[in-house]
Amino acid sequence: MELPSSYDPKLVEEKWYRIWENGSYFHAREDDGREPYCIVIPPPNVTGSLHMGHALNNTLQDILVRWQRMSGRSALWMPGMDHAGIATQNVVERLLKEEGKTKDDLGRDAFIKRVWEWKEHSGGQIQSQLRRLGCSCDWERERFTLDEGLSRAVHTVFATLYKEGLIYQGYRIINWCPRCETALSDIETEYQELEGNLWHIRYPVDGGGGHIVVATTRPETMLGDTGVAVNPEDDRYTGLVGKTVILPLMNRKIPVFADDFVDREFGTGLVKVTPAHDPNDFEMGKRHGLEEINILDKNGFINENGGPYRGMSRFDARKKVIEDLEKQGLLEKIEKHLHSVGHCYRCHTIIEPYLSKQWFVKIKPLADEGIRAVEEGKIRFVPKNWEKTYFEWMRNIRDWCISRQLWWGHRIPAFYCDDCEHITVQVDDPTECEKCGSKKIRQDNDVLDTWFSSGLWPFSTLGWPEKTAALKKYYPTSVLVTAFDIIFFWVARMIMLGLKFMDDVPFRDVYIHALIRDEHGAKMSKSKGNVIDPIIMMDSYGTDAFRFTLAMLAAQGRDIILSEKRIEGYRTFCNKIWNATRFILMNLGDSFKERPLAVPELEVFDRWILCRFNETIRATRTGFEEYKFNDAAHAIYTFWWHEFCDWYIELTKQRLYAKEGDQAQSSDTARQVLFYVLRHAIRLLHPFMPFITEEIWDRIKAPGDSMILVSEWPEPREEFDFVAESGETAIFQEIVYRVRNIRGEMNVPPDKKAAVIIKTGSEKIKSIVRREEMHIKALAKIENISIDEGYLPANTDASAVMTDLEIFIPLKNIIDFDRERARLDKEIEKMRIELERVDKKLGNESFTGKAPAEVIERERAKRDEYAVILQKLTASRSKLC
RNA sequence: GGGCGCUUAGCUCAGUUGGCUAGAGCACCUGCCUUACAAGCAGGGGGUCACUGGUUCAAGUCCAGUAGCGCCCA
Repeated sequence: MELPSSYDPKLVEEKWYRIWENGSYFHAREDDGREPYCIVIPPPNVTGSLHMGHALNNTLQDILVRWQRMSGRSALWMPGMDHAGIATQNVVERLLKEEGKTKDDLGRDAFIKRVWEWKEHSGGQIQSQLRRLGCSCDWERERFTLDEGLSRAVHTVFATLYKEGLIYQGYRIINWCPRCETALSDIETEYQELEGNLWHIRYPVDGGGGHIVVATTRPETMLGDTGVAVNPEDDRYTGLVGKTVILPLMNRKIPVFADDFVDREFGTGLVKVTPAHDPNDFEMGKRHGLEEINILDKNGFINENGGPYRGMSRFDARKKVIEDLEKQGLLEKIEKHLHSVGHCYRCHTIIEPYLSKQWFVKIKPLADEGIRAVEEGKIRFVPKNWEKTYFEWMRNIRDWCISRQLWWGHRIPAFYCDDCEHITVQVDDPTECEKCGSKKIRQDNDVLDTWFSSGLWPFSTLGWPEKTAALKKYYPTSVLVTAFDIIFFWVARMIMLGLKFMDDVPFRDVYIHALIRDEHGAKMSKSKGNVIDPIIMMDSYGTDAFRFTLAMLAAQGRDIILSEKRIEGYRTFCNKIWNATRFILMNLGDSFKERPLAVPELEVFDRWILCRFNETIRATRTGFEEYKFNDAAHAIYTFWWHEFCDWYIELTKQRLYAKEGDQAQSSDTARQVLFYVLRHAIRLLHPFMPFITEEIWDRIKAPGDSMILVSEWPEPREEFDFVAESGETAIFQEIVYRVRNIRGEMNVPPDKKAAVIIKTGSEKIKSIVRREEMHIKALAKIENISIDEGYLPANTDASAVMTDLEIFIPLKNIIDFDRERARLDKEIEKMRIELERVDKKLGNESFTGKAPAEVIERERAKRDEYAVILQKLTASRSKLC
């Protein structure tokens, strides 16, 4: 039954995961009659591999799910992946490029086939990495956003929203990525402050009369200018409105007009207007009936509308335009200018505002419901302050551009009729135009935004639009666990679509956890090279240590700064648990048989540890309930290490090793309590550390027991709330600590067995000391202990003062007077300061007049206590002079 | 420009509704290879809670302002 002297995660992790998964232990059954608990995983990209963010996110979910499963709920953790339109298409296109091909060489169908092949062979690495992390996902239910069922959900939602007028086509400025060749939604554009220039360009006034000067950050777009605008209030230019100017390089006559939108402070107060390449200009163009001239192709090169610049990239065109203007003497000046520029969130290419026809979701009506659900408390954000962010965005939300010019994804189920131009939108692909019956119909070439399908995730994965038993049982799900960066992308959209199609919220709680940064506080990114690879951490320190570290650091409302040191520290905690188990198993003896604990047989320290264990269960449970994982982890850590190992196990040694026959009962009880605490505390820990706990459980479980992951999570037992014994134990611990303190400070070597005299008038303390003499001796490493109420200390005694109690240690030959003086002086000073503070408080009439009686009483008691201690300390000190 | 957040020990962080001598881990110092564990045990040092002012009997905690840092949105 003996364990190796240190814990080796490599020997156990893979084994247990395989047994769990093969035994269907993670599978939730909708017909089990238990109360449901459900979490849907934030689906990782099929292209993704496990990074720290995933590791944290999934560790926390697994902790919740394992805890709920052990607490008797029908716990379903729904796993799956996201097809990640842009990212995946990029990956496969890159592979094709290595073969010297493009997607157009293959054609749409062959390309999509190729992507599926890639997915089968190289995609979804993260799924095995989640297994490595110990995630207890119900893999039998795993879903992918492009699955048949989920696709049907997507079609159903699209068709419904279209018929209700909530999906429409529009011709407007959208964010275009020239590299990915697709439209993006507003939130897929990331803004970065870039240092650029403000170019001041002269536009000659038509019919002579000099020129005006416009300022722009994007001179190349002037090729598409169709007007110049000025603020109507701007009296610098009152005479100018209504005139025309000649657009340089293009020699086009364009009007000067007035519009409120123009900021008089910006540049010269005159702005060039390019309706096809700027959202604000587009709006102004609409108001003033300007022509929209698109000068770019889909790759960001100047098209036929750009005259001599045709074929240049937008960046080359800028250089050439500036060069030409300069040659013509039309460049007035260049100023440095800081401005924010949109970048593609997938490939970081600079976004081009681009005029095109796209599909949109009219979002306001959906958003209103989404706002109400949170306002009414049907959904709770934890921590609560994220609600503000959510409201802020939802209240300023703009229509959602959902079409993407990609091939990989859900193709938009809209069919155009060549004969009557009607658009047929149905759940099932139509064979003819629903209006004129023509067979000449063509499906829209675009696909939907990936987030459109992941927005349905909480119900599409449970079988919707079918009315499945799983959907009935597990929707609404219990909690969504995610980081704040996808509140807009994903959380808000799930809420809106869930409310719309399920008439109920998709989840009750949204727990927003931290972002992980490196040890210098910088965001981890591959380009910075500061990533810590979770797999390497698990290899080096074990999965359990890694998970426990993440839980310990997951305090609410703050980013996590992770350093490897920290993980190393919790590896020692694993080892501590391992060795505590080892100790217990070594000392149970062959004939050990577990039996229920009978209260009368329990000794004071047995009662204390059981009481502490009750408190630990409560603290852990509260931590889980409030998503304060660090509190829960900390409670368990302190209990295991500093209470169970440091004190209780040490205390049992005297009982276990005792030779005398009359200790038999005591020693037997100690064995029972050790085993009881081990059996229960290991289960308390299981949600954090699934592997080591299963391994230990396997060595201690009873014949009829199942695996630990389906065992019962401990409940506090009120009959173990031994408050009085806990108080006595505190006094005992204080005595041991005081003696150790003297030994440590005075440098008394351990082989110098000292004697201790306890001077006290308290019968309670006397009885504790008498009863626990053996334990005090052992833990404080002393030879003899005596109680002497009238003891007159010698001037060679070291001393310590507690409430109602003084401790003396005669150190005739070993005392170092200087040390002892210094030690006492330090104590005296500390006590003097405290006494002064309390005195001052009690002397303040407004305090005694206004503070609650209870607080005042506490202060008075403190005062009396401090005064006595100070007086005794001073007496001891004066003896040493 | 609008919004949110942070600043507590050398480092990384806890600190509920204001009320024990402000805590933990790591690091550091001292002494110990004590038959579970040196990945260990015992002891110790270390903080003007960013700054200024206010509310209060009482402020790390509440309010206002200042400085620094970070994030989101336009």
